[in-house]
Amino acid sequence: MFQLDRQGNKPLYEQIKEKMKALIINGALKPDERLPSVRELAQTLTINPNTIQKAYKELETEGFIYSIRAKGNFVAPLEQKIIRPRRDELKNELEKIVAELIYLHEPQEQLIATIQAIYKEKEEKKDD
Amino acid sequence: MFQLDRQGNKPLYEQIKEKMKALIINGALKPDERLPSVRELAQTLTINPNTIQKAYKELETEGFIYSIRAKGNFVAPLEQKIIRPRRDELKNELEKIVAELIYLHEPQEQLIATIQAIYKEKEEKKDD
Amino acid sequence: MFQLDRQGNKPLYEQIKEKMKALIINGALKPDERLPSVRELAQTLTINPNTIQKAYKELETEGFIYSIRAKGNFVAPLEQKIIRPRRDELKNELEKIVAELIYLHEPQEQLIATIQAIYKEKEEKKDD
Amino acid sequence: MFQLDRQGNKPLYEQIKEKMKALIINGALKPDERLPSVRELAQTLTINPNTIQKAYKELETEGFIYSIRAKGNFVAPLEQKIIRPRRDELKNELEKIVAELIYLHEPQEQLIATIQAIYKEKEEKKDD
DNA sequence: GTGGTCTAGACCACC
DNA sequence: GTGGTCTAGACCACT
Repeated sequence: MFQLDRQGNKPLYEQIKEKMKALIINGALKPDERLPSVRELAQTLTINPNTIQKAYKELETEGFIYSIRAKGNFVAPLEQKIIRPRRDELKNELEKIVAELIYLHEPQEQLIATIQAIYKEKEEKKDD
Repeated sequence: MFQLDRQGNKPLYEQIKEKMKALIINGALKPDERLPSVRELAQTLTINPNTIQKAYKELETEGFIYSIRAKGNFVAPLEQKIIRPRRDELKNELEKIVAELIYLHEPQEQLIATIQAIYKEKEEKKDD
Repeated sequence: MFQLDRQGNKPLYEQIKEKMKALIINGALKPDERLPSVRELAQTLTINPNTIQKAYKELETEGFIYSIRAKGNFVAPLEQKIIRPRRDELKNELEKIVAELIYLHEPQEQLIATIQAIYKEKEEKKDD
Repeated sequence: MFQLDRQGNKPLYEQIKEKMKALIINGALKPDERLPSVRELAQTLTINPNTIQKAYKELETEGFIYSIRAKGNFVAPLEQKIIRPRRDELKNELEKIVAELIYLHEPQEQLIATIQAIYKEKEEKKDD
C-alpha cells in the first residue's frame, strides 16, 4: 500500500496517519470505503499492530475516518463540523508559507499560477 | 516581545525560531538590525539562555540571521544562494496544504482571493 | 575509538565531528551502520553527553548521518542533493591550499603524485 | 587594500592575517617589500591599531614577515626552516580534503585537471 | 536504553 | 556585555 521511512525522527504512527490521510484526500479511498484492517496492515508493513491502532485512533478523532466495532474502519464523509476548523488551521499554515515566499520575492502571478496548476491536476484525477 | 506555549508539545527553541522568523519575514526586523541578546531574551521570557542560543544558532544555519562575537545577532540580508532551494521547499509544503484544502471543497477563486489579500497586506506594510 | 585534544583551542564537539567524519569517509563505518550511542561515547571519552549530542546533530544537518529516535545514529548513504554543493566547497578550500603550496615551490609533478597516491590507497581499502 | 568581513565570527586580526598572507602568496607583495605601517593600515581600515599589531606579530612568528624597529614590517624571503613544516601541514589538510572528494566520487582525472589549472593560472600571474 | 529537550551554572575569547 | 562552549543532572517519548 505504501512505504514507511524507518530512518527519520517521525514516529511511525504519524507517518501512517499522514499517508492514510493523503490517500483519502487524493480520492484513492472514497467515503465509506473500508480501510485495511489493523492486523492486515500491521502484517504487510511488518509493524506492531498497536502502532496502527494508534494511527487509526487519531485519524478518527480528527474526523477523517470512523470505526464500527467488529466491522472495521471506514473513510468518513465530509462533515461540516470538521471542515471549518481544519480549513482555518490550513489557511493559517498557508499564510505563513505565503508570507515567507513573499519575503523571498516570489512574484504574485507565479504563485497563483502554481496554485491553479494544482487545482487543475486534482480536477483531472477526479475523473478517474 | 512574544509569548510561548509552555505545555504544548513543540520544543521551546522551535517556538522561538518561528516567532523570530515571523518578525523577520514580516519586516518588523529589518536587515542588519540587531536581535535581542541571548541573555536579555532569556530573561524577558524567563527561559534558559541555552535554549535561546540553540534557536539563534539554527536560525543562523538556515540563513536568516548572522552572529558577531561580542556584538550580537543580526538579521541577515537575503542571499541568492539560499533563496532557490528554500523556495522549492516552501512550494512543496504549499502543495500539500492546497491539496487538502481542495479535498475540503475550498473553491479555487476563494483561495486565490486569500492569497491576493496576503500580498496586498504585505505590500502596504512595505511602505512603513 | 579515538583521542581528543583537551587543551587545544578547537571545541571538543568539532573534534568529535571531524573524527567521526573521517571514519565515515575512510569507509571504516559503512552506510546504515550504527554509531556508538550518545551516552556510550560520552562515557568512553569521559565527556558530557550534550557535547556528543551537539556533534552528532551537526553531522546530521551536514548530511553525514541520520538519527532514529530510540534506535541510534546511523551513517547516511550518499545523497545526490548533498554532493554537488559540498564538492564545490571542498574545491574552494583545495584551491587555497594548492596556491600556498605553489608559493612554497611545491613542484606540480610531486603534488599530483601525492594525490594519485591517495587515490590508490583508497582504492585498495575499497576491496576490504 | 582589502575589505574586512565585519559580520562573521572570525576575529578581525585573523582576517587581516589571512588577507596579508594571500597578498604575499600571490606575489602582490614581493620579498623584502615593506608592508603598510600599523598606524596607516589601522586608519584606512578604521580599526584599532592593536588589532593590526596582533596580526603582524603572528605573521612574523609564522615566518611570513620580519620587522625592523622604527623601520617597519617586511615580506620575508622564503626560508627552508619555515617551508618544511608548513608544507607538511598543508599536505595534511589536503589529504583530508581529497579523501572527502573521493568519498563524493570525484574522478581522479578531473581532480588532477583542476590542480593543473591552478598551477597554470599562477604561472601566468608570475609574468606580471 | 535511545535520542531530544531543557535547566542551572560556569568559564572563555573578543571588543 | 556578548556569543560560544561545556558540564551535570533531569525528564520525556518512543521501541
